[in-house]
Amino acid sequence: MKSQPVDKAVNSLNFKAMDVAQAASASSIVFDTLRKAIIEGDLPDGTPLRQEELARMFNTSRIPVREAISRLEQQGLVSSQRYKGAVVAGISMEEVDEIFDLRALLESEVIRRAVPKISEETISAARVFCDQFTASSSPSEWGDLNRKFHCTLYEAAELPNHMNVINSILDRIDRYLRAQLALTDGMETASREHEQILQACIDGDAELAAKLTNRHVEGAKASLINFLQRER
Amino acid sequence: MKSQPVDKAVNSLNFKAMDVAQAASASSIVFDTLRKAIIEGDLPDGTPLRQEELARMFNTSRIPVREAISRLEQQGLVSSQRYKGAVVAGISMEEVDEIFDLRALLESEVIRRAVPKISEETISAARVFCDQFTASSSPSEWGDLNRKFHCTLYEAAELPNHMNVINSILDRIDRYLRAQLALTDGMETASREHEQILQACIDGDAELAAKLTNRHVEGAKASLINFLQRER
DNA sequence: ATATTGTGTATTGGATCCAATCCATGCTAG
DNA sequence: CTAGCATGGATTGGATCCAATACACAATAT
Repeated sequence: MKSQPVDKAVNSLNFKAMDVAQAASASSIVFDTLRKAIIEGDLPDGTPLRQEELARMFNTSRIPVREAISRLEQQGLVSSQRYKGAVVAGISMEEVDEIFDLRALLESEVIRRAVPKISEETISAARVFCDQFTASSSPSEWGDLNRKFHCTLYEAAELPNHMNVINSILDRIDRYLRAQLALTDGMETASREHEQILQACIDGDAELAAKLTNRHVEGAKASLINFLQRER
Repeated sequence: MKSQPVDKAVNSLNFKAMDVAQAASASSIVFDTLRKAIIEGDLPDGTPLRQEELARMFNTSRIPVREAISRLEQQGLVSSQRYKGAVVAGISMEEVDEIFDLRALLESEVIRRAVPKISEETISAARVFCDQFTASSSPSEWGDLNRKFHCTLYEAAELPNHMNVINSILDRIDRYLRAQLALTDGMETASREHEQILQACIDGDAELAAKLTNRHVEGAKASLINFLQRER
């Protein structure tokens, strides 16, 4: 009877960190962390994800780890076989080819529908990411900034389901995109094309923005496939 | 030492059912069954999915049930809140609008790329589904046959990742598509349009097939939205 | 009477334990 | 020496148990 109010008082003190959002579940933390690690290439293709090992890392039991792996598999980021475990899913040349086409199709359509709705704030936000991208000399940032630039513009279309699909497929190829940007002229051409796309958005030319985005993606695909073929 | 060969012999006898594929895991069975039930509308929007109840139904513990629900949520078929449970996810009017646009975009592109690669076998398989669809008087079959007809043609494009996306979004709206087909002239117009699409495929006219598919989907959207608006 | 607070129950999230399966290693038979 | 098989450790899948949370309902105070 007496100790309870004290607990409440204590709880009400550290509200800054928690705000309204309750603490994330263990499985979500594992999911988010692994997803990020895979996207950024910290876990190369084929890396086995052992449940007990991960459970130790996150100080949990294997249950949340399994749920996280299950979700990652549903998203195509890992592939797992019954009783044999899960590995980070790689991607074949044919899949790169197909997925970049899918990107080109979706992203050009989304930017087309975004342009008429783009606000000043969106433009300036995209401008910031665009400049940061061009200026950054840290390859580890390129992937993030590139994605933020594009997605900032896309968000204006207010098509959350399109974005879910785009984000899902971006997750699967982000590692390769990063590699492509690191190529000799990857950054350079990307920067130039971003500038053109942004200008088309400012001019309100939806068709041009769509066409440029399409070329941007298809160009990245060609460059990446070229790179991958020489690699092997 | 003696009994082992007997076991092996017994195992080698019932290979017909198992073939190479090992028995599905419990969580996969729960996932597939719930997915089907949601798609077909057996579990209406908002139906709560209680873990213990489902566990009893499937004669398992709650663990596989939770994994299944987690995967369903990842796919957007259920929405769950921490400590509050999961419910079958409904869909708003705006989402119907957006998702049908997404379908139109993807399906018209896929059929465009499928047409040049469509074989005689594909045509005859699609023919069968098309006729069965037109002839069927059982509303419960319409959804399946409609989807099989379209997907049979799409498969010829050999774009598995495009198909994954298409199937994923079809899963989310299948219930509503079934409702739309059941409308006064839903079946009739769908049948007629299927016939036209199939003919365009036979003629090898990719652009026409794409345009017809686009109209087919957008028409279904208009009809469905009209229906939903009167409903409420 | 109403708002608030405490309490009990239902339900989910996670930990621990057990069963099923795979795989590598070593043994045996030919 | 090699092919095949048995066996044990490693790893995953599932069951059971415990903790944390939400919600309904009752009790109380103003």
